[in-house]
Amino acid sequence: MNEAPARLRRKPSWLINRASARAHRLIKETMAAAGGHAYHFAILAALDEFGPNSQVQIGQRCGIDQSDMHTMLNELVEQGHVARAPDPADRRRNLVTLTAAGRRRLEDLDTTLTRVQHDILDALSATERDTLTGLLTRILG
Amino acid sequence: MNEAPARLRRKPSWLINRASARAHRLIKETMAAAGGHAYHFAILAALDEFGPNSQVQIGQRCGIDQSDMHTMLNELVEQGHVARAPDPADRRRNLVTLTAAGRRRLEDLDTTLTRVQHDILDALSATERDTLTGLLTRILG
DNA sequence: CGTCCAATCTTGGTCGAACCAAGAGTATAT
DNA sequence: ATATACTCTTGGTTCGACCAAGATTGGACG
Repeated sequence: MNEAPARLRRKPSWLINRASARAHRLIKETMAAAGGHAYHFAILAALDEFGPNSQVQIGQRCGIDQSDMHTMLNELVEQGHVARAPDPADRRRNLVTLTAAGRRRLEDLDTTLTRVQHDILDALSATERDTLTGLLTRILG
Repeated sequence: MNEAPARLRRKPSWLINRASARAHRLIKETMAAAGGHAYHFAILAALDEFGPNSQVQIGQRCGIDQSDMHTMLNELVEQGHVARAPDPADRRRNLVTLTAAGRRRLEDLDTTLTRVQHDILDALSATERDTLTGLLTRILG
């Protein structure tokens, strides 16, 4: 691609969108090659950190819509990485729990995705990566 | 939304995607309210900075696909902000030129979008905004 | 108890951005 | 002259994000 107009290059929103598109594409390809989906990692991480939970609550943690959650859980159950069973304490809910295979899967995906971060942030030093992470965290706060 | 899992919060790609989603939503709403599209600004800016040009070349500048370019130009022509005429020097091409109204429109959109940047980066100081812009520019380089 | 409202899951959509492919017309090289 | 390359147009597909309605269950309150 040729150089973009200066007015555009100076807009943070444009830079963020471009960076997001590039990162998203890389992550998507990587996860597809691993037989998964970016959302899988988020869900497994939430279960690992917060314990068994209902579908909506996992969704709220990760910013995933209920209906998309449903699809993703179908896949994760299919792969044996999570178990989904009616919550005996509240039978409206499904209690989603991490299986042993799911915990291993989480670690695998974590190392894979951490590696991808390095590719994305290739041009930055370790300190700069921390700075970027900090700034992004703050604008999301 | 509840707090996201730490493993997720630490991934720059996740932060970038979230920030992009938020920014993109804001921009989209703002441009829709102004009767436009985010791409309109990019196209007008490219014409202003690089002069009349063919559709593919504008697209390469701004990272817009040919077919999307076609749609966007239909809208901009309709609004009277650009003119599209066959290039006499190469009749495969359409020469797209900025009209006087288009130049005014560009300035309007620029001030509007600059204001939106402030909303997006509300939590950051001016120096930090420059830092963020610089880091993002480098990872895109 | 019965009634009404709220929460959850499931299902089946919509919408927009990004991308891809084929065809028609035009230019260029050999 | 012919083959190749370029441009625009048209008509798609894919995917993430989002929305809505129905069925089931829980809880509140008369």
